[in-house]
Amino acid sequence: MKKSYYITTPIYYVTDAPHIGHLYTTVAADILAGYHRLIGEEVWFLTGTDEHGQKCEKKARETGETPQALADRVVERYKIAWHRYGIRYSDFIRTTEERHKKVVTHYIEKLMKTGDIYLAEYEGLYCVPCETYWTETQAEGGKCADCGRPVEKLKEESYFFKMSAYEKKLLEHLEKHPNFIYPESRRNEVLGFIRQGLKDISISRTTIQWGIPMPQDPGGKKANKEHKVYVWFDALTNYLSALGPLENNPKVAQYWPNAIHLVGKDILRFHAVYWPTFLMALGLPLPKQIVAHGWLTDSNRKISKSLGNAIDPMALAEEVGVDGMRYFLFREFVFGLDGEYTKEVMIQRINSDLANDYGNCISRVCSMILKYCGDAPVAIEKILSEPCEPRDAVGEAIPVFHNEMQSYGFQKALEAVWKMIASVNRYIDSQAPWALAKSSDPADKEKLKKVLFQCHEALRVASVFLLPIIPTSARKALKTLGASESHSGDAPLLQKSGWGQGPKEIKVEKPEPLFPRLENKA
RNA sequence: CGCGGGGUGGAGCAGCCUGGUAGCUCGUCGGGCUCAUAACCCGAAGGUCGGAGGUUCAAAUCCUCCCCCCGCAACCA
Repeated sequence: MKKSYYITTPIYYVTDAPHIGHLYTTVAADILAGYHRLIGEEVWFLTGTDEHGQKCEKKARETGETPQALADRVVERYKIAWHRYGIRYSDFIRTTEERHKKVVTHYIEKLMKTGDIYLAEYEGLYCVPCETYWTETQAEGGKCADCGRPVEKLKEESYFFKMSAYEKKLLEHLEKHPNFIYPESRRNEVLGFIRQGLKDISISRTTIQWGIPMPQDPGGKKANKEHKVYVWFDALTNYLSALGPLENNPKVAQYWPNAIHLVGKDILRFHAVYWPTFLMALGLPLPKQIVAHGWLTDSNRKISKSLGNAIDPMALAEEVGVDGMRYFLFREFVFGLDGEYTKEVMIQRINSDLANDYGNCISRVCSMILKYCGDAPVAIEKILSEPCEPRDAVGEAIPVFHNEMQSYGFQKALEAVWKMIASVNRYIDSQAPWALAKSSDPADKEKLKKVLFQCHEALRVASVFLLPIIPTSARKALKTLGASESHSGDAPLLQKSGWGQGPKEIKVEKPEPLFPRLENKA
């Protein structure tokens, strides 16, 4: 039976258009999904939008629409952006959809019955104009962390989730499954947090209208009808609600035990603490892994809309290209750590690696093949049976690539691919095909052909490996190389990525620049 | 004593767990080649590895103290 792989992104808040941070996570998920498809696994890739909560309500008031209209409008921008970037998600969930709301309500009802959700009073420091509760540390000096106006102590009726009851069980799970949270540094952070002790958390709000109504507590006290489900409970549930009903659902059985949640480090706690305890209370298995990545920073600050330094993915796609962007994000930064984003470095990286090393190499090899060997198909089986430097380079790079791709080492995986490419550029130089072409010795003619197709083969393999990362360009490269069949079928990385596993006969096309060099206008 | 991450040639990073010629990418300088998207290849310069002590035959790497930067500190997608 085929292995199954379920990857999710967080669902994005619809208060604003997508920015580079959303893009980063979503492309990461797409690369992982693509890679796992290429090694022959069955993949389910979920993304979507979080559309409830106070911020949406507030934003809608500002723009003079209903929250639903706001959501409907902004969700389109996400879909357009993901389409532009070639994101191949299997499903896109919106928390305002019936299928989602039904599941949330069902879970809450279940937890009310078991007593994991109970009615009590929430007391906190409240800023009336901002309609927000703050903690003691947040509201320093009794002032609202947002607007600076004084906060007041307020009590509110609220439903609570008995998170404290699951502290021990969660710790046990983390100890039993050391890979549950990746990377390890984040795992330690979470462990530290849990060891401070878990308190029960408030999971309903009466201060908002725009949310899923709390169902009536069957056994407990009669509650205020105005309660809405806390957005985090609502939002986290999407990972399961999107798969459909729990009972007798083959999709749940197949994918849920293999779930991997990709998240930014800022929302790790909700995924690594809240979500697992909700699931435990519901008697459901936990996801397989929570993977937290770092932030892109601008002068060491998080890039985000609220800081006013957001970068529009659509503009970037125009400027440096979709694949340029996809490549840059995962070659330049260590996944899991913060990375400083600058335009100069981005352009440098794309020009140097994609245009100069990779694109140009395809160009020079295909040009020479056409120029020196003509445009008739060439049988290459025998040529590829011989040892040569590019072949060695490919042999070394393949296991490294797989290893790194399976442990979120995108940067190192790409480095491995570029070692193949570098070996080709070096080999061309050392073998000087142009000199062989001038020779009248028939042995040199044979050698010329051999050298060129050895280079060709290394580039074919490199391109197959690049399919998950830069799908459009890698496909184009394979077409130019006359090996487009290498990317068809279910699992090219297993069946066609080895030396000599491509077509037996090659007819290259006239190369067009794959990645035009970018102007560095500062 | 709240918790965590970080301080390595001009820039960005790896190496630290499992001590032993300080590595990579870009940039700079010099050379080579001409097939290619003025791309490619070779070579060179450039570092007291935040500071001070300690362990050791030997420390960027282990220990102690200190300085600086950045997050988090529960209801913030």
